[in-house]
Amino acid sequence: MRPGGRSARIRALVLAAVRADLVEHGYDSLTIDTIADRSGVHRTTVYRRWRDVGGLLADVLTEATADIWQPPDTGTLEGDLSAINREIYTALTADPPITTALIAASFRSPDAARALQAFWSDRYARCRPVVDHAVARAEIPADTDPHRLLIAATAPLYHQLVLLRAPASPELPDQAAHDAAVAATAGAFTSSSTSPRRSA
Amino acid sequence: MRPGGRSARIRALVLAAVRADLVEHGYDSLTIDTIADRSGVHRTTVYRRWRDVGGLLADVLTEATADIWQPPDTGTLEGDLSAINREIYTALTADPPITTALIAASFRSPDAARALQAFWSDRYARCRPVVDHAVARAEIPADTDPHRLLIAATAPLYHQLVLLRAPASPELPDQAAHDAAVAATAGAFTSSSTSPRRSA
DNA sequence: ATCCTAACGCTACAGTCGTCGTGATAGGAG
DNA sequence: CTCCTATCACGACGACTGTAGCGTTAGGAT
Repeated sequence: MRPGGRSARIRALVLAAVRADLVEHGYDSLTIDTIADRSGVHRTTVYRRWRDVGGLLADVLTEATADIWQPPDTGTLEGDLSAINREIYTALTADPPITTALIAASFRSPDAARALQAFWSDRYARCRPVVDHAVARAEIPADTDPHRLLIAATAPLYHQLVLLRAPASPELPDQAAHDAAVAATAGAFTSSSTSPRRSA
Repeated sequence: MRPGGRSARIRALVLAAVRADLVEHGYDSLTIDTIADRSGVHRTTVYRRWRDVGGLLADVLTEATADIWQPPDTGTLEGDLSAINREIYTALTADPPITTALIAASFRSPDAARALQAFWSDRYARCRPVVDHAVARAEIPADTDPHRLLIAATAPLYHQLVLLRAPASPELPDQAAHDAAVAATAGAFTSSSTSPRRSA
């Protein structure tokens, strides 16, 4: 019943319908009813298994996410961060906007929120070697906080494209990567450099 | 009819109902019907004037936003950025979460999206003197891009609290401010320091 | 004081969402 | 091969959305 049986077939049908509808009509028209009609699976079945549109997108993400992903290794911190940011930039400006759709859905669907959280958590963890290599090359201090550096490098991209809805400009990824690399080189993300400060 | 008349009274009634319902039941249960019942204003009237929930939240924001807002002036760049970030942190962790609700709504309502965009655009523009003062004090290079610096300082907050949904930790604002200030001091956000780089 | 018009109230409607109870069926276990 | 159960199909339901038409009213203008 589980692996090769009816359930698996239904799931494949539904997820295929989601992807197909996503490329044709985008995220806004993505409704449970549409997917049910398109896949030939009944409404209530889709509701029972996926709860809402967010659940559907979450399942599409987890299915599409290759967990073989490896961070870049260009030889310099800035190069690595640039490569990461270009990948994010591509995902956020892609068509169909699956990532953006999932982000939008995450505000209404706990399933989508969890899937996104898990995805990002995994990716940031996998990027940690980028920082380690930079430390090994003595580009940045040894006590640099990897997570904080990676957040600083990538956050401007998300902020500009997702929240501020700024027009996509191709130099954005490299700029953010450069700025974060300079900051790290100057010793910004070290635990020692932030706690003693307690200005008014 | 306009300023002190019926329209203004209706608007006050509805917006008060929105705020009240927001503090009691949060964003999820915020529906047009609820607001109509609560305010005593008819459904169709609410739909006509505000279109959807996003329109309501947008109006609440514009009404609540004092356009007398001034950026901090603590005497140092890091101090100013910290003050700004603490304000953002407070807004994003506030209860009721009006800002978060508006961000969520902005993905479904053009009105909410526009209101947010206008709000942020205004705030970032008003923060520009912070960077100018830092330049005047010779803390950072004169060709520092103000917008880029401000984005870098504030983006990690939004990213962590809104998208990554990380647990709120009070040192976040100061950390991000510190890191951005160090980056700016090291000459990160200058136009000259990013264009020549074109590494593999 | 009287008109005039913008704004509101009301009813009705079609569409979507999400859930529930009931019956049918596929496919694994014995 | 037969049973047993998880899963699906079906129909119906209440709630919310968003719109349209039409009557009503408040309040500014002359």
